Amino acid sequence: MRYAEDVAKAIKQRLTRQESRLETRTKLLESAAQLFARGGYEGASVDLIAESAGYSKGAFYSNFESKEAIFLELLDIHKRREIDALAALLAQDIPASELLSLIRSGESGRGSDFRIGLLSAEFQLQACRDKTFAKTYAKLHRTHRDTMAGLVVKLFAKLARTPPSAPKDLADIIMGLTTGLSLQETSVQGPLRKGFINEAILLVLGLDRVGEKRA
Amino acid sequence: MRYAEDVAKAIKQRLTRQESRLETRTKLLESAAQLFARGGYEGASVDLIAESAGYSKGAFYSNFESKEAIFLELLDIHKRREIDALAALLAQDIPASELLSLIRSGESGRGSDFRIGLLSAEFQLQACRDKTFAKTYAKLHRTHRDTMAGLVVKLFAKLARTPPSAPKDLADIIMGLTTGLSLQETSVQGPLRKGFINEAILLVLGLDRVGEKRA
Amino acid sequence: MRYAEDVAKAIKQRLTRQESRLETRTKLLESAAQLFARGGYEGASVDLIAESAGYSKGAFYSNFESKEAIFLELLDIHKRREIDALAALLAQDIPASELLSLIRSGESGRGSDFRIGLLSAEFQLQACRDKTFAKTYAKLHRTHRDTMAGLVVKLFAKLARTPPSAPKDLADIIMGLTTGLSLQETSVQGPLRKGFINEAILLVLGLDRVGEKRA
Amino acid sequence: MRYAEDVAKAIKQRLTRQESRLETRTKLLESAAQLFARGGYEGASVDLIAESAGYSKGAFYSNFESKEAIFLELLDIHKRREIDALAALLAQDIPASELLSLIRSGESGRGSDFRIGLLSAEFQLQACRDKTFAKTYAKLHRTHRDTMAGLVVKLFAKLARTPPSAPKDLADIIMGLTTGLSLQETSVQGPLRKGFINEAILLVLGLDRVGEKRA
DNA sequence: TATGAATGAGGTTTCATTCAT
DNA sequence: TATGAATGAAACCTCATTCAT
Repeated sequence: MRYAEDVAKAIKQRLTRQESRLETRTKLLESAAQLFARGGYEGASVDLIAESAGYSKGAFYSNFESKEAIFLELLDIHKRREIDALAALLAQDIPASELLSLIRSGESGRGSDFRIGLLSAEFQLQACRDKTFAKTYAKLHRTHRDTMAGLVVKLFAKLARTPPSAPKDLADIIMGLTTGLSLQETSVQGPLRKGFINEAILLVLGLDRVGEKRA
Repeated sequence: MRYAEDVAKAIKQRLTRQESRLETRTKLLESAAQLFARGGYEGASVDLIAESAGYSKGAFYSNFESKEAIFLELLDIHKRREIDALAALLAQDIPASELLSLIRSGESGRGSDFRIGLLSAEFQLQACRDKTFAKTYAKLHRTHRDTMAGLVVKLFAKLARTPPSAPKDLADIIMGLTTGLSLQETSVQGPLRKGFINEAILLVLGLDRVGEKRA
Repeated sequence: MRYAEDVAKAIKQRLTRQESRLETRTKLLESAAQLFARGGYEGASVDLIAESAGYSKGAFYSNFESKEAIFLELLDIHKRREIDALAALLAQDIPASELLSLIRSGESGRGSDFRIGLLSAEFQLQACRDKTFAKTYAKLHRTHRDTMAGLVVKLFAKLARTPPSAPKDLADIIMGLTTGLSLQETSVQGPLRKGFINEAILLVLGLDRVGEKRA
Repeated sequence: MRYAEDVAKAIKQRLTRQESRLETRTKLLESAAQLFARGGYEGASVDLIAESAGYSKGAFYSNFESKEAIFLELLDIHKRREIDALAALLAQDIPASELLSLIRSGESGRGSDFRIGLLSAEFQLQACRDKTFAKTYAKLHRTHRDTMAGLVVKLFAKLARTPPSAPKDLADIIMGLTTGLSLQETSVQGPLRKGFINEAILLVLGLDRVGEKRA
């Protein structure tokens, strides 16, 4: 019994520790995402990240090896999140019309409280400058692009149409468009309407009139 | 005679000075453009800009008020340059087919020895962060967008076709696409073919098959 | 019975605890000695010491009050060890010739797996800087020096010779020479032969030719 | 005349600049020497060095590439100074007796307002840990040692005596002794008399009684 | 106008130490 | 007793900017 108690306590303790550490990590990651998106890689200091997460600089370095590390981890998390969302969409058996409206109203690069489009641009900008970065980014980008291409193929199959260009190219274009327009959205801050990016994507795919015809 | 000589000399000197000042400014701007494109706003130090232009820090501050100032001036120059090019295109009476091939082979954001796409992204990223910046940028962007929209209208008129969306939106999309794909091109460094950006633009406009049909 | 058992268990446990504590202390001290010798006082972090001993930082602070404390304790241990060795030599009734050869082949500051010479220099350097340190060090040094002086007297008595200088001075010189040459040995890493330090000591004592004459 | 004036002014200006820069460098070097000697390599912060020289951190980095750089430069300067002093001694044609008294009263590692012995120990300690350091140090040490060995040879030739060991070994011993005893002198702070180090050197060389006999 | 020495705020990172578990 | 997450001071270094020359 005593032993059992000890074990239970130990497990509980370890869990609490793990949990608390995880919470710290999560908070730091969230702060970092926001600050990177707002001020860029150079614009967000470790000090600021830690402070805005409610911790000290030391806590940051106890959880991440370096500023670059948290940036890279953020990249990983957000790209993975996008990929997963797309994969989930692919996995379901959704009718074409619903797919279209999902896209039209979708979260393509917006929706979180920080602008993922900005982060993406920031990532790519860093990748232009840092070899390590570029490698990681390129790999992730390719995975993402391929998943996206798969979705494009599936979408056109359901619509019984032919894609206007190679699916991989279309995927690249969609991603570039998303980044580029997100950048515009935040910097020009004005005429860009909600849903504009999604409409632009449908335009590229030549699907901008598809929903309307039936309506 | 002496007086006349002195005056002549003074004038000459002043001209020479002005010229030399202009040369210094030009060289500094060029260096700055290259370095900002390569390393981002934070990546290019005033020292480096000055040195790589063949001057000292002092020369830099004799010609520009601050680092931000040269960045803003660069923004102005490059956006103006693009606008002028488009305006020139609009002014001429070019037949539709030629316009298309001009676009297809055009300089849309590439061709200079520094990547203007990167600079553009950098500009927009800064604009997200700095109010002064954002204002200047937004104004310039709007002018640029309108000129571009005019070109789109003219193009479709010549082709006797209807634009697939509002010309201003199309202009925004073209610009966003250019920035986004430029970013991809340099960071993913791989499958992006030369001319890909231009093809993407034609795709958005629904003009990707126009040239082919006749060929 | 139960009570007796419990007491026995408690005692055993206490012993075990004491033993385990001692083991922890010992391991930490050993790690610290190695790391201080390798990287200096500043070069060895508490984290590293603990980790390389197979414990955590917490264990370190459970056993030592501070980093300075373990350094001081190390100083104490090593100086005491040397002194004990010398005292043992003095206590025995060793013939002169044997004493000489013992010195010639001896462990004067080398032989342990970490360089005690380096540690010694490190100790003295710290002593120059820290008053607490300096006091402890000076006291220990004096004890050591006196013991060494005693050995010198005994040695010369056995050899029926007169020391070339005051025994305490000779002791100081021997100790300084040991430290200085150890430092050279590790930093210049070259021509310094094994046994060189011991030969140098005999040279100072004017005993360098003593063994040879008889051979 | 005008031209000549300008040139004169330019030269004067340049000299003033150079002079002022040199003065800064010198002051920084002096501060660094003192602080390194007092607190060791790690004990002297760049901030402290700069401040105690009356400058800002920035001034330090405008004059030295890094903390390591100034340390290495200090090493170079002081070793060179010692070597030069010895070389000067060698160059002159000084009678043996005078040489001896020069050594006895000499500046062997002391005399400057900072303890060169401590600096030397600090250098060697760093050299044990840093490869770059070790290389530079080893080279300098060898030069120094050889010069010292030359002096030893010359000295014994003048005295018509035979060195008690290989001159290079004697040189190593002299240098080690100097470092080791300097360390003792400052850390034990007490019984070490002025001139003790020099006497010890003469003892090693077997010349401790040479002056006395004649007296 | 141009130089470059100097400033000083601020950046990333390390680490001795504390303390809840 | 031992753990290790967190602290926060302090280190090295960078860089936009100023100013005497």
